[in-house]
Amino acid sequence: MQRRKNQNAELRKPEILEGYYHVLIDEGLEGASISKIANHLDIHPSLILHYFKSKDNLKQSLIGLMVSKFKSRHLLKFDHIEDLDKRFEALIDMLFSYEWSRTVDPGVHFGFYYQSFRDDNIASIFREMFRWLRDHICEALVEFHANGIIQIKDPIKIADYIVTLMEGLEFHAHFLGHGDPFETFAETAKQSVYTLVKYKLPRE
Amino acid sequence: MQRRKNQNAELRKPEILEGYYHVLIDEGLEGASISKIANHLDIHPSLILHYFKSKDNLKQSLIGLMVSKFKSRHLLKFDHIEDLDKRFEALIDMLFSYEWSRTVDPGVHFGFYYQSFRDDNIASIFREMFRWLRDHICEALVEFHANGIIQIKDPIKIADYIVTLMEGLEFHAHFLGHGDPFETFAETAKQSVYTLVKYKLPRE
DNA sequence: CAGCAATTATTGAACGGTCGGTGAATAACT
DNA sequence: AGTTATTCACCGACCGTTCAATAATTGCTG
Repeated sequence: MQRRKNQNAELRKPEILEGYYHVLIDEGLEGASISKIANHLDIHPSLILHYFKSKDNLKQSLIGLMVSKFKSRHLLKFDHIEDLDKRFEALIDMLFSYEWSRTVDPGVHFGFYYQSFRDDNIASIFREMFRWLRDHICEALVEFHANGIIQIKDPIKIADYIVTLMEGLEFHAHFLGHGDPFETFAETAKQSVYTLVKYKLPRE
Repeated sequence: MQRRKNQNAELRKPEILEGYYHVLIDEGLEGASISKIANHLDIHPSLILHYFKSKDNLKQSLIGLMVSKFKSRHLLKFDHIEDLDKRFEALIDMLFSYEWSRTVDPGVHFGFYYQSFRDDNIASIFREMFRWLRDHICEALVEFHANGIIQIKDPIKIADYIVTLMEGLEFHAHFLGHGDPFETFAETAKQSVYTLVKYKLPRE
């Protein structure tokens, strides 16, 4: 039995959170107990409570981490694309892409959404996150509109619509996917957005 | 202390399921234990296990009940409306209505959706349910199309889209609602459907 | 740089509580 | 009398949590 090296909080805390995340994928919110997390990480259960004072705190910390990762994503930055048409398409493509939808395991994010129904703190964190995304899209839409790429009346409504459809994509993949790849339905979703903002896809 | 009357399985089982449902709303999937359900119904915990052999069976039973209620809803029958335009609008109005969205408590249905990520049985039940709805809508679309009310190419895709948007509505209400009534965003969703099927709303 | 104290990381043992579940006892109905 | 409804008394397992013991690391001091 090899003696375990000591690590400091800076290293341990993220390690535990990642362990929690993985146990969450396998066992779900109900099954992800402290001892299971400890077992998965091959450490003592008490160590988890040493760093995170309580189970609830652990949960909140993971949510915080996920949200901050979500926000710090560079995936929505397309300033490097000169052609505005192409830039707009790149944005839409990303929002309805498989890659984007899998920045977080869908089971885990679904679980936390569910938590938000009975935990006001979690609810407000997610509300804030989605509004952040909505506003980000909204700003982009206004700019594209100003440059004549698209035509919209109410940018907030459109941004709301896009975020909603983006989330719906996850739902569709899980419950209505016919074995078709993710992209099949994503195409339909994108078309509907293009129609809504009166964007003519320049077929090449 | 008044002595409790005996009831038979036919009465008790639904009673327990309803109790489970209510505890589920208050406590969530993790908190809805057998003893809490028993307490809520003012009966002995063992009685629940007498009727439903296990906790898992209880859960599956409630899901089965919810799905069957969902399917037996008369809410989607609009044959009595003669005018086909009005009938089409009535269908769309219903699908994006508050009433329809609240046939089941959103927290509860969200919880079961979450379960479906780790329980293949539950997953297939919900997949089947949503495909049933999708097909129902699909058939309606084909008929409206045949009668020249709408114009569509791929009815299944459109039906998929409508179901997805309908579910997205729930998401939107929970995470992006600005205090506006449910109907505000529902209107946007409906408009997008109308556009997609080339339906001109006859403004009166 | 040595040595020792303070701090931190990690383990260990034990807690009260609740969980789902069992099997037998009792009460009520048929 | 036999079946069914209901309660009762337990069970082992696991839950999150606490607090003390021990091992490693850090930091101060002379």
